[in-house]
Amino acid sequence: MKSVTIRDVAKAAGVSVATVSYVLNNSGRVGRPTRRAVLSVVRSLDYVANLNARNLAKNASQTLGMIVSDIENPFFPEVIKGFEQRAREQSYDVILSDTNYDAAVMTEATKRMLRQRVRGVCFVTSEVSLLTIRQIKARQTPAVFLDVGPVQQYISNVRIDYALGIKAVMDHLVALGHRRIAFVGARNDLSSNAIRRESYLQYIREREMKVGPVLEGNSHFDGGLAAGAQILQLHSRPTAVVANNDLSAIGVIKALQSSGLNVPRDISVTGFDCTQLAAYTTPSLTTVDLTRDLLGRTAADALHALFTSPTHMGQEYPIIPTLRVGESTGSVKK
Amino acid sequence: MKSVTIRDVAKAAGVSVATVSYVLNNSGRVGRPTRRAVLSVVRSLDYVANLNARNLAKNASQTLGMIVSDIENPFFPEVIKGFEQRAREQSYDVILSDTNYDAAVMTEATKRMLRQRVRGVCFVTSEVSLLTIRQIKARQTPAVFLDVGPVQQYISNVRIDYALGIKAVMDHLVALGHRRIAFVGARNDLSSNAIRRESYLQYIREREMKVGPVLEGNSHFDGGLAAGAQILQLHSRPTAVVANNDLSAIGVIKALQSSGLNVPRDISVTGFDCTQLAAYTTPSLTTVDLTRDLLGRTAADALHALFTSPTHMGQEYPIIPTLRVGESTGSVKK
DNA sequence: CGTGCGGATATAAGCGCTTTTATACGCGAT
DNA sequence: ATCGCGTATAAAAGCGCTTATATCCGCACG
Repeated sequence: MKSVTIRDVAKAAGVSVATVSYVLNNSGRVGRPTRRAVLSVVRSLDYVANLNARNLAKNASQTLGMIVSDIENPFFPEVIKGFEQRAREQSYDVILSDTNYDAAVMTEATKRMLRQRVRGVCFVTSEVSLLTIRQIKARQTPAVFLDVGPVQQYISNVRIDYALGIKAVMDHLVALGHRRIAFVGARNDLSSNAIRRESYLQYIREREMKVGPVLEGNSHFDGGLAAGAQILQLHSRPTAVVANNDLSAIGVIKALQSSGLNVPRDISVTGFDCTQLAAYTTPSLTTVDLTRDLLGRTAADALHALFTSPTHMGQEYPIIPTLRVGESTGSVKK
Repeated sequence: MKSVTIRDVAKAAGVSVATVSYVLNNSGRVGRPTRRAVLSVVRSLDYVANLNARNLAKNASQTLGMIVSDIENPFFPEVIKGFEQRAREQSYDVILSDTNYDAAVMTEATKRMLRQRVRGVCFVTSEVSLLTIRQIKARQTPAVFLDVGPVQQYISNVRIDYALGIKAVMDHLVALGHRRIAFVGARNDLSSNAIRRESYLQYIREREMKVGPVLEGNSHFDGGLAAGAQILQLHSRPTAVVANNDLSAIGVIKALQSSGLNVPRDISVTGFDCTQLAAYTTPSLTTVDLTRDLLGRTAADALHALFTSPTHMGQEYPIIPTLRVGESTGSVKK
């Protein structure tokens, strides 16, 4: 484990460590011949800079932290990729942590990031606690949150306009002639689910439509399955079901199909999030694209903006979702 | 961004920095009263240790690197989680990087890990290059690879027994009466796909069965779709299709279904990998569980073993897959 | 021929921690 | 009282880098 240090490089190149450092940091101070000599030694010695030392000396890192709830949930990977790519484009490194929806784990993860002295952190989780915010603010580490939390100094926010997404789905269904539209959501849950449900209710109210049954669907496949089973029991069945996410929708569809119903002929179902799953199912899903990739990129940009702004004041970044029409919705049966 | 340092803590607690450091590192050298006093100051000052400084001083980190091909591919997240969990249990941190199947990105990612002075790296990718191995060996950083590459000093290997997985699927199908079994794979591709195909062929040969058509399926949904379309064209259609992964299988099924065939009544289809998708589709997939979670955990253990072994000699860790029977396979039609 | 100047390189002082080594102190044995 | 010893704490030397400052050198100029 004997490391090649900058000193070894300096010695081999017959220059001082300062010169090597200047070369490595592209300060224009070093003359071309020296520069080339140094670089060639760096290569021949397989020198790998020690980031710990560099960050310590600079008292600054080029690393961004990202904390997500659950990389197994198909919502996250694309966000992560967008973030990572954009970060790389701005030549930041990214370190990632997964909280497993657990606030304690989240606190730990945040602490790790702070110990690492990341330049900033992006939280794509709903289990954000006040403690987390306190930690962040105490160290004045810039942060970006998704959906939740306030905008303030050092803290920006990327906010998805869920209401618009729900509206798009509802408009689509109404245009297809649906009037009795059920909703499958997750009850006293994460804020974004609350917003979806609320948006649905509001849409109904504004148009003085009848509120289709609102069912409990926990945002997972099994929740959808259960909700689907409930729908089958209803004596006056809705002609369409709006699920709060793709997984729920797939569960609902599966339940309906296994009792012989055809989607969308007998009943239309919509998802939300536009995960990969949406394309793979039969029928493919009509869903709402949250442009997760863009979301990740925006978050990275937001962080960068926070670093470079003189006041370090946060901002809000709205994300506008779009409807993706698939095979799971159709005209209401006559 | 003014940091609270160990010196501030020492001053506030009226002790020396050495004492604070001893407290923080749980060396038993510090007496109880002092210890408590220090800890209380740490808390009240919101002191967060600087890992860069610590790692530099210790010339060792507690961070493991993990490099994967593509977190959007449902194969990876579970592996990552298993790895991360086990790592955490052994009190390592994990930093993750995604190569996007790109060898150049992979090289960069590896370099980043080395710069960070990770304690060890786990590669869950197929685009491993000799260059990567060189980098790793040059710094004598312990590494674990999945499937590919040699076992040697500082390098262990977690190897999935794909042949066994294919055998399980084939046995299952044969038991259901199938004799004409097609294979959908990816041609001159990653080694693991080659192994799957080879295992299929060998199975057929050993039992002197007829080789069902072997189709090109690129391991993605669209590849499966295309392969499915081809199968429909065959004048003597196979009674079962073995796909090299779940995504392919789902594509095949989708293609078959859209031309009115029923799976499994008209034709059985199997996947491979047992991704979440397998449960969500209609019909749910008969597939092979690679126990990805275990795989990740094993990799973390392998790394740990590499650190602690006096010789640092690598080992091979076999992973035994298991068959998961779903709804996509059935008895051959009379 | 001395002077001043600017570009190239070197010196050295940290960055925040760990850890070896030193010091201080109390206490029982001599 | 003296010594030795073990325990608790402090002093100080790095870890590998960056960067402010110093030094050197060649050259145009008066």
